[in-house]
Amino acid sequence: MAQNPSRPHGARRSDDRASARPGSRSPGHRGHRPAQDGDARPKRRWTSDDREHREQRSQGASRRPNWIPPEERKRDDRRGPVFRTRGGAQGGRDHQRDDRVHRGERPRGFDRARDEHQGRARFGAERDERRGERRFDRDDRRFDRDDRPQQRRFADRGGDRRFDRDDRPRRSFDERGGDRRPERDDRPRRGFDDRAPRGERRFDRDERPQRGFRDRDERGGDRRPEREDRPRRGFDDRAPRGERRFDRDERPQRGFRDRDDRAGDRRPQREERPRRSFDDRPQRRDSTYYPSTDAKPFAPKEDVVLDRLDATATSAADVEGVSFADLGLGAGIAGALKSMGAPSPFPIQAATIPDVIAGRDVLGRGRTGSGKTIAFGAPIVELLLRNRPERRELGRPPRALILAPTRELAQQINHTVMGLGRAVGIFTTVIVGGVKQDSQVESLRRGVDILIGTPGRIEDLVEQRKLNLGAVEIAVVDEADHMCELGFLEPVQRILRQTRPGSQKLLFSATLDAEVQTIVREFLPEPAVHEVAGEEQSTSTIDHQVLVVDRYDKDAVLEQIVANPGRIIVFTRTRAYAERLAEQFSDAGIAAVSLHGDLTQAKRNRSLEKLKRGKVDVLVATDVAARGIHIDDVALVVQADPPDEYKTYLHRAGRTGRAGNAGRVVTVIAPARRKRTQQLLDRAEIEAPMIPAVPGDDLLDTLTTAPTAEPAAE
DNA sequence: AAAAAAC
Repeated sequence: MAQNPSRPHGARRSDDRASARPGSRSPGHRGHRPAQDGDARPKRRWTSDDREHREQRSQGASRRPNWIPPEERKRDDRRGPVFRTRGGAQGGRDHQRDDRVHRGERPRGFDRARDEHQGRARFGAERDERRGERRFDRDDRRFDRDDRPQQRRFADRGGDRRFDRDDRPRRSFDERGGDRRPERDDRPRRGFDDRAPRGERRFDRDERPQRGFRDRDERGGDRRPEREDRPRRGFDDRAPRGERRFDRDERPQRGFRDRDDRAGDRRPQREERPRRSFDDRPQRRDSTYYPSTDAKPFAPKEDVVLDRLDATATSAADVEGVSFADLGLGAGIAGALKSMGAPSPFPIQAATIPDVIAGRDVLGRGRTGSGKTIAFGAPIVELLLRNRPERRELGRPPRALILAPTRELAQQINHTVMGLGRAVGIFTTVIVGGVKQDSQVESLRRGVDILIGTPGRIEDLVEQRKLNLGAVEIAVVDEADHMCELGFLEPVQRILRQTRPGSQKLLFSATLDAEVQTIVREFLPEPAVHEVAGEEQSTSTIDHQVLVVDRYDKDAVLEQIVANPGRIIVFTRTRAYAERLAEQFSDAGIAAVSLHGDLTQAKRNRSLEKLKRGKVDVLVATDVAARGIHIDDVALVVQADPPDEYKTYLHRAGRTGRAGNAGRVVTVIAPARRKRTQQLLDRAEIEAPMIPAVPGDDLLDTLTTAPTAEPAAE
C-alpha cells in the first residue's frame, strides 16, 4: 500500500540536491567530508576492489540457507566455487570484524557519486560515462571470473546499450500533482443495486470446527485446493466461489483475492450482520446455486477472488476543490500536510477522513500509492487533538495504535504520522522488533499518543507490562488483508482485544477483501467502507510485461535487466535467492543490495536507505518489501520469481508508478509457467504481453528507457 | 514451501 504519495519526498529532495554536499555537514561527524569539487565524478559502480571487500565482508555474515528451491540448487552448484570460498575455513568472526573496517572505508567517491546521481545529473549525460565505467568493471572482472559463462556474454554486449534516458524529462513535482488524479468519473460506478443481498450467503460459521492454524501453517496444503479431502471447508463457503468462476470475465475489475482457498478457509461472512455485503457482483444473486457437493469440480486451484467489499466509491471528481479543512482537519494538520507536499486530498483521503473523524469504523481501499497513510494518519491526529487532555502526562498510555506487517513499513508510517503529529503536539513512537527495546520503552515511559508498530514487539512489551493498550481509542490495521493471513491474524486479534472496549477500528489496504472478515466481524460492528472509483488496472500508470525465459538464461537475463539505468527493485520468492542475486549483480559491477528477513535490522535499514539515497540503484528483496514501502522514482519492478497470488503481484508492482507516475513491471517466468501466470494476470485484471527473451535481447536494455504510455484518462 | 513478525 502506499503510504506517502511521493510528493513529500520529491519536493524536498530537489531542493536538497541543489545544496547537496558529500558526507555529513557537521565537521564533527565521523562521516564528514568537506566539499571539494576536484574529485567530482559521476556515480560509479563498484570496482573489482570494492567487490572484493564486499565479498569478504559478506563471508562472515552470510548464512547458508538450509533450504534451496530446486531450481536454484542447480545454480548453486554452478557457483560452487564461490560458495565454497565463503563457507570455508575463513568464514566467521574474523570477517565480520573485517566487515566493520571495510564498511568505514566506503569506496572513495561513493558519496559524491550518489549526490550527483540524485541531482539533475541523474538522467543526464553522465550516465554514459557511468555506463562506460560499468562496462569497464565488467570486463575487468572477466579475468577473474571466467568461470561464469553468462557474464561473458553480457560483457560483450555492453556496447549496444542505449542511453536515451535523457529524453525522459524528470517529472516535476507539480506535474505529479496533476498526474495524480487518475480518476475518471466516467467509469460506471457500481450501483448499489448490483449488490447481492448479504442475506443470501448464509454461512454458519459457528458450526465450523475451528480451523487449526497448524493446518494453515502448511500453507502449501491449504493453497492446494485440489485436495478434496479437506474436511474443513464448508460447502457453503465454496459455493459462491465456484459460482464466481463462471462470471469471472464479466466481473468488474478489481478482484481482491487470489488466495485460492484461503478465502474459503477464512470464515466468510456471517449473515446476521446487517452490515453491507462484501460482495457486489450481480451474479452473486444467483447464489441460490449452492453446489454443496461439488467441492471438487471447482478445485479452486486458482484463485478465489474473495468477495469484494461493498464500498462507497469516491472519484476524483467528487474531490474536486475539496480541501483538507473541508474534510474536518484543523489548520495545523492541514498546514503540516501542505508542507509535506499534500496540499489537497486524494480521493481515498477525501473518502475516509470525514468518517474517521466522525468516529466510525472504516474499511478503506485505495490502490498502491494512492495516499492511504494520510487517509488514516491525518484524521487520527485530528481526533486525538480534539480530545486532548488538559496536559500531557508523563507515561500516558497511547491513545492510537497503528499495526503494520513489516518493520520498515511501520517506520515509514511513523515518519508520515510523526510529521503530522509534531505540528500539533501529538507524539508518536515506533515499536518494532529487531532493535533494542530500551529506547522504545523509554519513549513509552515518557508518554506517547500514537503507537506504530509490528505485532511481535508490541505483544512482547505488553507482556512485560511496559505497554498498556487499554487507552487506545483508535486502532488501525494497515495492509489489513495481509495482517489477517495466517500467523498474523491471531496476534492482531489479541492486540486489538486489548484496546479500549468499543474503540474505533480502521482497516486499510490496496487489496482489501473479505479476508479481513474475521477482524471485521469481531471489531468493526458497522463499518463505513470506502474505495476509490476508477482504479481498475486499465487506468493504472504501470506498464506490465512478462518475459518468458529459459531457466538457464534467467540469471543472465536478470543481470541484463538490472543494468538498465534508473532505480530498480527485484523481487524474489526466497531470501536465499535475493541474497544470491544481489551478489551476482554486485559481482557483475552493478551495485546492488538485498533486503530480506535473514538480514539484521540494521542491514535491512541500510539497504533500504542506500536505495532511497541513490547509493545503489538496485534492490533485491523478498516480499518483505512488497507492501507499502515507498521509494521515489522506482523505474522498474522486476519479479525474478513470479508471485504466488495476484495480490502479491499488485503490491510488488505498486512499488513503482506511485501517485500517478509512470512505472513498469517485468515478470520473469519459465516457459512452463505461462498458463499459471496468465491466470494470475487475469485475476489481477492486468494485461501484459508474454515475450520470449534470451540474454542479449535488445528489449532487455530499454526496459527503463522506453517511456510508458500514460493512460488516456490521465 | 516461502515470507513476515519477539527474544
